[in-house]
Amino acid sequence: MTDHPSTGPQQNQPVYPRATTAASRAVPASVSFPQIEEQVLKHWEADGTFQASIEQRDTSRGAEEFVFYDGPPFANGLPHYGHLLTGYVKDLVPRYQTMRGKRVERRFGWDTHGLPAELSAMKELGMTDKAEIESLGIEHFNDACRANVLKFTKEWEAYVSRQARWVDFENDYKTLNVEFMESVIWAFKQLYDKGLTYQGFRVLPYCWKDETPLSNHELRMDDEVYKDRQDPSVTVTFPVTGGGQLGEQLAGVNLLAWTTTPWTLPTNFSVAVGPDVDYAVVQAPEDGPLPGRHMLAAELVPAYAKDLGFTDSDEATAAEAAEAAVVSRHRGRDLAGLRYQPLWDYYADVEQWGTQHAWQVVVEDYITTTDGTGLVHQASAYGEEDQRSSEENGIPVILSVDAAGKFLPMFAEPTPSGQTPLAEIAGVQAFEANRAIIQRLAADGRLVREKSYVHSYPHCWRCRTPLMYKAVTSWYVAVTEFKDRMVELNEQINWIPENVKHGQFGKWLENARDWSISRNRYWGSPIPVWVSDDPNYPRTEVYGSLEELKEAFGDYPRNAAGEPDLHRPWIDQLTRPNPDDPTGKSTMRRVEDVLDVWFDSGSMQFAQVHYPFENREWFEDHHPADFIVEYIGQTRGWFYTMHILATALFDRPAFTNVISHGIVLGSDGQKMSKSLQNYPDVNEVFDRDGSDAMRWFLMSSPILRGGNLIVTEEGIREGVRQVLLPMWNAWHFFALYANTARRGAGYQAKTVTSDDERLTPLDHYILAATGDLVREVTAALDEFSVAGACEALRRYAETLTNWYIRRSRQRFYDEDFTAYDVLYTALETFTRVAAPLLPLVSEEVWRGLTGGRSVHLADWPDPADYVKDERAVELMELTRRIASAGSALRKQAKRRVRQPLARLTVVVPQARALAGTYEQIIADELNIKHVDLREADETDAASWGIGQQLVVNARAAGPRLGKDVQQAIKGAKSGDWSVSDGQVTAGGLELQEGEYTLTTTVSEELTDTAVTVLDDAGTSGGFLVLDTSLTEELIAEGTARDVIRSIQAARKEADLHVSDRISTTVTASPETIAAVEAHADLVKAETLSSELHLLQGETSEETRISVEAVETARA
RNA sequence: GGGCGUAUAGCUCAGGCGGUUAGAGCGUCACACUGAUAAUGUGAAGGUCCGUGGUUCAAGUCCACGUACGCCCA
Repeated sequence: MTDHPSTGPQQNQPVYPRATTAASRAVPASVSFPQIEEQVLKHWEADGTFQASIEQRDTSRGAEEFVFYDGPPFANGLPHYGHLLTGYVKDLVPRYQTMRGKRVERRFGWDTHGLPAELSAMKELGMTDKAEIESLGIEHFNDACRANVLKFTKEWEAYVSRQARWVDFENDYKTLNVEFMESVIWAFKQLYDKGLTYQGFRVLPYCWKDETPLSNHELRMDDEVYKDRQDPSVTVTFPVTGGGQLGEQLAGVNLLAWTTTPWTLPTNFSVAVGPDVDYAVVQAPEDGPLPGRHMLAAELVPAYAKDLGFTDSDEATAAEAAEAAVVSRHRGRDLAGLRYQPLWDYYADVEQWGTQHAWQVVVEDYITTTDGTGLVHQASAYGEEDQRSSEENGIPVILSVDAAGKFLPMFAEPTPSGQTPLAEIAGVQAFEANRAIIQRLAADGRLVREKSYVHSYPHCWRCRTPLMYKAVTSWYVAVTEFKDRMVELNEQINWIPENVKHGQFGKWLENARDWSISRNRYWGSPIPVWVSDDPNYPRTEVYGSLEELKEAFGDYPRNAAGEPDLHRPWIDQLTRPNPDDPTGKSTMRRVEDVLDVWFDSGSMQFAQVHYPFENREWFEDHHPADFIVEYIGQTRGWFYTMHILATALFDRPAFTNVISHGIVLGSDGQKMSKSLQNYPDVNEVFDRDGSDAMRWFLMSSPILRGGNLIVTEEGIREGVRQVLLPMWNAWHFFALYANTARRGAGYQAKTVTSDDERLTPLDHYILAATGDLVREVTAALDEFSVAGACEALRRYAETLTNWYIRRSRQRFYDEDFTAYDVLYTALETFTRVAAPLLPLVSEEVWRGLTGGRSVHLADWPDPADYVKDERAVELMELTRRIASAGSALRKQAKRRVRQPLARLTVVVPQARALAGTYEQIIADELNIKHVDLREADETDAASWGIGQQLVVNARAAGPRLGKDVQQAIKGAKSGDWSVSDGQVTAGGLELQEGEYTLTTTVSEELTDTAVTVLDDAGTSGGFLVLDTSLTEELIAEGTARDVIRSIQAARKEADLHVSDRISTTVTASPETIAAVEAHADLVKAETLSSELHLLQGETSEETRISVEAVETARA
């Protein structure tokens, strides 16, 4: 070893790094990963590495393609951990496939339409409802939406680039582009032509704030959709007027009906009972609040006793009194057809409202007696069950509120009987009207009970308003028509984790319902349906392309700039006379709705390339995708809508491999929240630990297997410690010695193969381990087991640094170039295999090693190039096991490692095979003068204080011995057992073969000897015996080594270079000086001391060291 | 309100058909090792296996009831 590599202009350039993005050509010992990352990113940009990685895989020259679809994010905010997590996977898999020789094109996509954009724009414009949008004008509003949704694209690009995600932003797709939208309306028309869309008037979850229905899957978007809410629950009376088989008998009885939505009572048109529920009629006290007869579920009578006027008395409780007052009982199914008196007469005009069958008792299976009274109020327009039940019984669906959820003006008008009982609710939002309605009920004597009721209730996933269920006109995709096929096609999809296939996703498909796809909003792809504005001349037209529109309307829809544009309001301006109207007065107008945004994102599979108007061939070759990834919630979102459209349009799946990962949680295990500050800032992590550290942390976690992940700074640091630093340190170590070899001329290493004759067992071991690494990572990534790949890399990094390099240091001092070549080979392979998981740091190290253009342009290592050498691995693992047990022995015997010991006896099954190198490693590692290897089966264990212990196998002996087995166990534990003539007896009981095991154990303490048992696989019956006795020679050598250590510390303290020669002065006690004198050559050699001055001090004096450079490489 | 699931070390979680000394990683502490390493090695402390009752020779494991929390659905 000679000169320091990085000094002076007169020096030759060092051999390593052969290429670097750093300003100076050096491999620093302490490294800033974020800094390296920034340099590599800049280099990639200037070099065009990403493009090259795609283009070098030329399909015309036989490269296969790996098709990746990018799920479009909605970018009206900055990316968070969830986006980064998905982004890392979206990068990692394509990088791996590229190295495997595939061509992987990656286009970025932007989801741009829909309510989130509108809400954001409304907030900016200071608006709260749709009327304000209408008065501003749709054109201006949509301009605001467009600007809003593109506001963060630059920031997104910055984040995505910083996370080292290679994706094409130039050639991206946006759902607002006219090409994309044209493909979307094409899809709608396809569905329409196949009879898979229809218009319906059905009850849907409805956001009265956003004035739009939500689709079923939007209720499942996240955990905050269902939140607890307090609502009033009321019980009201409906006096029976007749009807059904029991009408005469029950006339005058009050049906007690229960509801949690008092605001739907004005549209009460039926009361439902359960067919098998028992109902009781109770005669209430005449002096109570509700004299008369009342009907409710028999088992709920006690619960209502007090409301009905029963009181506790000396004889009986109120509940008992109420039970006693039951006058008759009836099965629910017998109550069908009973008619009752409505609460109010707003809908009494049968001609006008079609209510001839209203106000009757219907029988429904869904009725239970767990809440309320067992009789449930039904409003046909405000519940799915209510609507179905009502339609089956000929009861109309009538709305009492407008699009904003406010009661219609008709409530202020007089009813047919000339009353205005609910005048004050007209124009009031439904939930707000509850109070007034309840007061009216109380005033009219119809209110039995009011209670507040806390239940979990759905809220709008965007604006967090509590939803209402309400009948609305909506377009549907008839998913139920082809859901069986969707279930079949799901079988062709490989899900990670696999349980999602038949679990979360499979179950969802089996219960799929028709998809409500229209939204009564502004910013979205249009529903391309035109209808006649005169119901007397009905006609419906559907258009699936710009050309069809031009043909029908004379021109494309054009925006203010004159460009074809399918957005509102331009598309709404296309009208034409209704051809089916001979009067020529009616006009074809577009239905105002826009499409659910999920229709857009589900369409990306074809719309991103403007299929079928362009790229027909491309599409056929690139559908389905080989791989997509998003979070698990998308089983109800993007995964689902992609699957619907692929099934309906192409009869095949949209993707064949999919990772559905878990959710990233804050450091306290809660959902990440800006206000709680429960997660490390993304940019801080990038700046302090780097993108590769974050990637490693996320990718090595169980989150890709569906579990959730808690983000902590410690977790991120751990990855740095386990993999990034070992990789860098190994590289630095290699470069340091390769550069200083041959007195500074340096040595350029080359790849070795395992048949090289120069290789030592240690070399064979690391090369075999390298081959295993390649095989393991390849297998793991082939099945998308990213965490498995990380685990293999982590273990390998440990082996490489803490075993191979540590045990090979002397060979590097000695310039044994075989070791250089082996380390080069190991590192070069390691960095290639790590490249998808640590793309930035691997790049810097790999280029430094090879001088190549980019590790990401390199081919994935071929496992066949790495010979499998199980023997080399097995023997070295055994050696490591012995070294580890030996360390524990030293600890137990209180003999520090620097203190040499005379002898270690190693008794193991394959002791002979360890002779030579392995033996030497054990001696070095444990600082032992002589290692004595002995075969386990040829050694008398007892003479080393090794005995046997009996363990009763309770599982085998228990069934035979029954209760007695406890006695045998006790005997075995207390030593009350024996073996004679092969018969084992424990606790006085004879045990049979298989009912016990004999294990080796240390049974006897010997002086000057420490013994431990080795009993793993491969070492069974083995043990170690350490001679702990100390001679004066050994103590002296130990002392000398302590002094060496002190001198080394002093060298470091003095900031000397590794190769500096020094003059050393040691002042110490006479014993210490004597010990150093005896080992002067060793001390001088180890510490590069040209001169060694020994000064004898007082007996008790502490050792003092001073060092001074006498020959140095540095100026 | 219904259905499902979970409860084990300070934290995150493993613990096939019940088998007698309940494990891992991280964290904590001690010691050792270190001229590539920001590391590393060895060990220690830390447990009412949610509670109560039951089945059994034997229960963290099976059963019943209860408690707490989570998810899905009305």
